[in-house]
Amino acid sequence: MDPKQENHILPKDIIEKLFPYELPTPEELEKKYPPRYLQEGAMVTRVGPSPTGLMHIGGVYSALISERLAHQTKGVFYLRIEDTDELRSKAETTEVIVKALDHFDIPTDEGMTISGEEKGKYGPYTQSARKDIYRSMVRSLVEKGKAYPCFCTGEETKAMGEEQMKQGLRPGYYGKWAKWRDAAPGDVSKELEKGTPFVIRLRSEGNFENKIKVHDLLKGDLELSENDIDKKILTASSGLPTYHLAHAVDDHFMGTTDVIRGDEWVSSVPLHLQLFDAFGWKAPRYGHLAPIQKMDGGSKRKISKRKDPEANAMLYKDQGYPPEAVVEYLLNLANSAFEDWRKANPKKDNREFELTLKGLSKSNGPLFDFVKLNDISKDIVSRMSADEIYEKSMVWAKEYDPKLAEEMEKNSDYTKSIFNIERMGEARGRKDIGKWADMDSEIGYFFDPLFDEKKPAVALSSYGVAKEERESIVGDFLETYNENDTKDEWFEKIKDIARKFGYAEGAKQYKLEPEKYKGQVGDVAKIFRVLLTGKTNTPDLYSIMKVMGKERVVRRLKDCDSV
RNA sequence: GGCCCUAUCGUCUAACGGUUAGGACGGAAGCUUUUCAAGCUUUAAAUCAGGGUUCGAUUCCCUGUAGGGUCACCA
Repeated sequence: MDPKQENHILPKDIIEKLFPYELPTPEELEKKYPPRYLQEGAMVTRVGPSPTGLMHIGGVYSALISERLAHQTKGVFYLRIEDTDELRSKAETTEVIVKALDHFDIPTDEGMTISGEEKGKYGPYTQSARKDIYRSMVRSLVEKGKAYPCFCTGEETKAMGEEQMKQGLRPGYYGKWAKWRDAAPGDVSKELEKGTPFVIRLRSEGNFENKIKVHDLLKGDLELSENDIDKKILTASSGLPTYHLAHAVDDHFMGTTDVIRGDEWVSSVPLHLQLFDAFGWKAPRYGHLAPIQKMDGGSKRKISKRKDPEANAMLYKDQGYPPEAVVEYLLNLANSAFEDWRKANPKKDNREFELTLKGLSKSNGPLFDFVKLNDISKDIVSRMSADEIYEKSMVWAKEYDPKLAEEMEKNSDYTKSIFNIERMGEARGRKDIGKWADMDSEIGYFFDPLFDEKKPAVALSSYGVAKEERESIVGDFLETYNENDTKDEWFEKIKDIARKFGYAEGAKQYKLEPEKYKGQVGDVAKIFRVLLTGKTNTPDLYSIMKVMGKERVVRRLKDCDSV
C-alpha cells in the first residue's frame, strides 16, 4: 500500500462507529454476483430511470438503444430503478416505468416486471434495497484510506462554494477546502460522539491539471480533466449512495459492459473511472447520448419533464401513436440509416434492423420533430390491415374516447368496412390516420350520433353554391341514385348532373375554358361530400356512400334542407 | 465565468482530403375518371465566419462566433 495513504487510514474503532452494521464483505459480494458467462462480444446494458412518476421520452430513447445493442449481441438488457433520491422518488411509480417499457415493446431480461416481481440473479434491482452493498463497499474504501467521513453541513458547503466563486476559484470540495480530508482521528471521534450527521467522501488523488483521454462509444475520443474533487459518495444516515457510487457499484456487480446514458454525465466520467479504479474494477465502456431538444422561443433547449408535455413518454400513448411509430422515429434519430433500411424493407419488423455502434449518430442534440413522427406513424398505419386498425384503435378508444369505442363496437363490421375504404386490395392504404386521436375527425362522421354532433360545422361549411341550386342538385341525384351502381355508373350520373347545371365534367375542361362553366364536377361532388361527412376532405366518395348504405345517404342528403 | 463537447438545406442527417455536397420530413409545381390522401415527375433549399496547412478542405489546425453540457442539491 501507498505509505502516504496509510497515514490517512482511520483507526479501526472509528471505522466501526462509522459503519455500525452487519455488512457483507466485498469478497462475499463478488461471490454472490459472479461474472456473467456470455459469448464474445455480448453487451450487457441497462436503463436506470428514477421513479418520479413520469417516464421521460429520453429515457425511452436510451433504453431502446441499450436494449437493441444488448439483444443484437445476444447479451443482457436490464432495468434498474434508481431511487436514491428520497425526496423525489415515489416507490409506487416504478410501475409507470415498467409499463412504459412494456408499451414501447422494449423487453427487459432482468429487473422489475409488469407483474410487480423482480426477475434476474443480480438483484435486488432497486437501489434503495441495496444499501448494505453500498455501505460494504464504501467501508472497504474507508478501510483503505480512499474515503473519509465529512461532517460539513449543507449550508457550509454551499457557503464554501459561494466563497470560491467570489474569489474566482473553481467551486468544490478539494484541496485546502477539503476540511475533513485530513482531519485528526480525534476530531472525527468527537463529532461522532456528538452524533453529527456525516457523509462519506471519496479521497481524490486526481490533479485537475492532468488530462485523461477517454473513448466514448458515441462521441469518440474526449480529453477531460482528472477529477480532484472529494465527491460525496454516501449519505451515512440513510445509507443511500450518490449516483456516482451507485453507478460504479451496481454496474460492476451487475456485470454491465456498456453504459449508454445521457450527455450530462460526460463530465463525471473521470470521477467514475476513479471510483472503478479505487475498487480495483474494470470500468465499463461509455456512450453518451445528446438530449432530445425542442425549440423554445429562438433557441434550442432540452425537453423538460416539468415544462413540456412531449417529454412524457406516455403522451404518445394518450395520443394514440402506435408504439412502433415512436420506436421507429427514435430509431431514426439514433441512426438515420434506418430510414433507408425501412424503405428497402417495408414489411420487416424493425428489430431486424441492426443498430450498430458505429452507425449511431453523433448528434449534438436533435430537435423533436412531430411532423416527422406523424409521417412515420401514418406510414405505419397505412400498412396495417383493416382488422388490425380496428383492434388497435379499439384498445385506444376504449380508454380515451368511449363514445367512439361504443359506436365502433356496436357496428364492428361497418367500422371495418370503413377502414377498408381505399385499403382493400391495395399494398397500403390511405395515409390519413397517424394516431388514434385522429380517428374522431377522420372517420367519426360515419356514425350517426357522432355526425350529429358535427352538424353545426356542416352548416358553417361553405358550399360555394346557392341553396336553391344545391337542393335541385341533390334532388336530381336522389332521383337516380342506386346503391348498386358500379363506380363508373355512379360517376356518370354525377357528371350528368354537373353538365345539366353548367359545370364542367372534368377538371381539365374547366381549366381550359373556365369562363364557360360555373365550376367543375368536383364542385358538385363537394356538395355531396360535405352533406354526407361534414368535411371537405375525405376518402373516395363513391366508397363512402357504399359503406354508409342507401338509407343513411338519403337521410343525410335530404337533411340539406335543414342545414 | 472556468472546463468539456458540437457546428452541413427550415428539421433529422450522409459524404477514405478529390462528389454536380446525397437522402428523408416539410415547402413549391405538374401529372392522375370527382375531393382528400397516396403515388409518380420536377423544383427551391445547406457546409457558421475569418485565417492557415494542402495541387485540392464540409473533412486537418488556429481564432472568433453561436449552441449544448457541467461546475450546490438530484439523478
